[in-house]
Amino acid sequence: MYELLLKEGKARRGRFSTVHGSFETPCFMNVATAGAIKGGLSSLDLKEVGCQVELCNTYHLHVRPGNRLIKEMGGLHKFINWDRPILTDSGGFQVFSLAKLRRIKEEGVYFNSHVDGRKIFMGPEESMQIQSDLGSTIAMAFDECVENPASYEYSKRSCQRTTRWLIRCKEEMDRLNSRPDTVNPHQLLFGINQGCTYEDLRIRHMEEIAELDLDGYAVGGLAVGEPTDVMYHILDEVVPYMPEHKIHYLMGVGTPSNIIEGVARGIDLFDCVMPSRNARHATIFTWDGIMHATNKVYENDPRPLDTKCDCPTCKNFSRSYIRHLFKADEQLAGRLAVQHNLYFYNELTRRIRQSLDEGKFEEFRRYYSSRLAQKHCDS
RNA sequence: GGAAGAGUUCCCGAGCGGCCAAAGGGGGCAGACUGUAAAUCUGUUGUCUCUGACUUCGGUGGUUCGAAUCCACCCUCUUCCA
Repeated sequence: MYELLLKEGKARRGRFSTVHGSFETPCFMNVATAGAIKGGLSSLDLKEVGCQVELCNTYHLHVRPGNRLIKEMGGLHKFINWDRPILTDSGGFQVFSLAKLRRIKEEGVYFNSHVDGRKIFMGPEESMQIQSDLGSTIAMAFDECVENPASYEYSKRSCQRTTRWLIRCKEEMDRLNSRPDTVNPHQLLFGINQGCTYEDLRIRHMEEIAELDLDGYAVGGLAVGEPTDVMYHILDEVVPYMPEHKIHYLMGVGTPSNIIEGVARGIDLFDCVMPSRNARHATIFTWDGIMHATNKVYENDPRPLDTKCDCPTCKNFSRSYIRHLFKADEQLAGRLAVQHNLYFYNELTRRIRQSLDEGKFEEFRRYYSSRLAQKHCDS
């Protein structure tokens, strides 16, 4: 359950308690799609990097190794050796990102597996069943993440279907949670707001799903190609309709400044592949902006990636060495970079919380929001 | 000593009379990445007074309106025969 501790403007400082322990918000979830952080971090590394919550993916774990297997192995927490909260995404985003391999119907979505091409059907009940087998702390509702741009008419029909799917998700989750052999009988369910970039659809949809009294509410379908100011505008419009005493999750976002701006608009929870993916591609987030670790200027630079960072990578290795590792295609390059970027994101949200606790969030936002988006500069 | 083959832009390697500043890799440089089909993808990579000009395909000379491509000689390398 979500406890709202304090507010500064629209920004919220809170705590979310679960059977797997609590986490402090605003919070960034570290993305481990297939049960591992890409780049080679284990759950042990994640603790070192300050991760509070992991995010795993229903569709991907269903395709491989299979939810049945994970249940047989004692559930996802045991399988990946992580005793803190896990949120599982429902597979709804894959409806969007695997668009060429699927067909959407009222009952659910027919996929072709991206691994071996075999036919897969996933609807609200299937998604809940899989997530129940995984036994994650928080299950996400099965939604359709509408692409951008999308027509008003399509977005409206899709939204209505997502609402019908949500009702089915809730009924199925209640049923699964009361079964005697369930992995986690206290599994929580978050609903997802859609509506593309249409304010009225967003608001109406939010009002509809708010009535269902779910464990948390997410805004989905943003940061899928629309300009950043459009995303901020939608948040300005829709967040006021999210239940005040439920956690507010902005799915798939984003850059460090997106996170600061999201918090400023009342978001509590984020997740994004950006820190891990970009790290593997040598883009490093630092307190002085964004740097490309492979750039020639770092060839003989003995300093750490981020001179203001205490992560294991920055405490032990130089830019020169890490650039070399990237150039030499050493796997360690990605691992060290991911370790840093995740530490940075977790530290970013920790400092946001601290600034809220001290009543200085606006000051923090003014200083960092644009600074973190700039190209790296040593100052 | 003789025979055959090869020398191409940073590297490997195509081209074998004009459409060639020269394919394709690699390397270099730069960029993108937002609920991860991504350790991926994109751009760029002779010089300049840059919608054009100049220099370049081992060297020198030649044939031709025109040569990296044809000819002669020379240099270097590889393989084979003595």
